[in-house]
Formats: sequence, C-alpha cells, structure tokens
Amino acid sequence: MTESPHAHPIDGARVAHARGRLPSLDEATRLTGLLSLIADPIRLRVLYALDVSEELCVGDLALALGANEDQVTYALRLLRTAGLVIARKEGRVVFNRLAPDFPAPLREHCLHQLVEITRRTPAPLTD
Amino acid sequence: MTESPHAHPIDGARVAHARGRLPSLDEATRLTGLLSLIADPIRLRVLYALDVSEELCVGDLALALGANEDQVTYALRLLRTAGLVIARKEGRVVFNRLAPDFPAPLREHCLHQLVEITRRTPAPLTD
DNA sequence: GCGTTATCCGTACGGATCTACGGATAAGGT
DNA sequence: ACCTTATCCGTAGATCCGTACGGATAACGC
Repeated sequence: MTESPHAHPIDGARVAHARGRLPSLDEATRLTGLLSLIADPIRLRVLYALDVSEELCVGDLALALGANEDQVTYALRLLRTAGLVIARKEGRVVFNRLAPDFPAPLREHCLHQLVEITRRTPAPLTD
Repeated sequence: MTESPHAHPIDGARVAHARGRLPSLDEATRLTGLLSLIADPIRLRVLYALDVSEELCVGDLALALGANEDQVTYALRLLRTAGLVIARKEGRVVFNRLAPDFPAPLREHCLHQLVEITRRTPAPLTD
C-alpha cells in the first residue's frame, strides 16, 4: 500500500499535545482565506493606500500604485466580494474605502506592523 | 485607446499622500511572499503544531493534522526552502522545528494572535 | 543480506488564480 | 443629441499551485 497508515506515532505525547490545541481545519481555512486575500502585492498595497488615504477611486488608486486599472479593478472586485472594501458611487466616480467592519487585528498586525517591519528590513530572505 | 492614461487624478492630494507612504512593490512582494506561505490551511497548521510541540517528524505531523503524508511533505518542502523550518535527521526519522531565525512578528501576529482570534470567532464571513 | 519503515524526489494532472481585452453602462460636458 | 470619461463585467489565455503517484534512498530489525 502506498499510503501507509502510519499507525504508531514516534512521539505520541507530542502528537497528542499538538492535536489538542491545533486550530481545526475549518478555523484554519477561514483564517487563511483572509490571509491569502492580503498576500498579494497589489491587494496589500490597495488596502494600505485606503488605510492611509481614507477613500480613493479606482483611477487614483492605479495612479498611486503605478499599476494598470485592470489590475486594481480586479483587486477591488475580490476585496469587495470578501466584504473588506465598500464602494460609494458619486456621479460617475466610485470611491472605495475599507469596510467599517474590516477585521481590526488584520489591520493592526498585517497592514501596520508587518508592513512597517518589512519596510525597515533590507532583504531578509534573498537566499 | 483601451488603457486610458488617466492623466488627471480626481483627488491629487490623496494620491500624493498614499504614494508617499505606500510600501514599494519590492517591499510588498517580500512581505506577501512570506504571507502566502502561511496563507494555506495545511502549512499554517504545520507551523502551529511545530510552534506548540517544538519538534515533530513528518509522520507524526500528518497524524496530528489528520492529513496525508504527501501533503505534509510538500508543505515542509516549501517551508524549508523558505528557511522557516529546519530539519534534523536522526536515524531514519527526520525531525522538524521552526527555524531559530523564524520571523518573530510572523509568529506573534499570525500564529499566536490571529489564530487565537479566529478560534474564538464563530463564522464572520459566511455571507 | 533481505524485508520493512520513514522519508524524499520528480512528475503529471486538475484546478485555482491572474491578466488582458472587448464591450457594456452610466454620468457629465458642450 | 453626441462625445468623452470612469468604471464595471465577461471571458479567454496564461500561469501558478497543490495533489497524488511511482519510484529512489537510507536506516533499522531479523
């Protein structure tokens, strides 16, 4: 058989210990769903720009990022679908901002802290 | 022309403001490279298990996660390549642990905080 | 030495994801 | 009315990723 049952753990105590406090697959999937939304250079920078500038339209976002509008539109599509960004239409311009219920920990830890730390770190993993 | 130059920003002040503090594409790419390594249910749980159990071999990890060994092997391959996990061979068993230079902010914010928060939140985005 | 066990590697397949384009919509300006 | 501008949508093609399989390696027990 290819996929051996591996019936006997090598360190049963540690397996039990890990098993007991591991997040469930369901919890992990929820969190990683959010994280992978942030784990993209364009989306991360869109969120960051909205965080510091309050409200921006697609064209201005593209201008600020130096990206093309297609990329930004696609990024916003996903972020809106996930409920992280909300849009407000005024005339023919659509203004985007972070949703009022944007997960605070995500903003604190990823947008603020991690970005700042990365900024001050030369190139930790160029190997 | 399809991709209009969008020469004139709608809110130049905010564009300039965002442009001035935005992480560079390079910085963003470095950070999102790390984040996407964590942004996967199996890899996140592997890292979490190693964090709480210090050191585990592939088979025991698979057992603890309820995943098959192929998945865990693949996860470890990426994590080792990125330098987040190191392996120690003892006999025919390979023990894995978090690298001594595992980025502390990542461990603090993502593994500890975010996982804990997600654990205590029912189902924030089931819409 | 021989079979078994723990693990890794290479590869091929299927699926998800991103990009780029053409066209649709809708609001102004003249 | 007509042209332009701002934005969105659908789709097709490319590309990236994870899974699963077959086989290789290496150590241990008999």
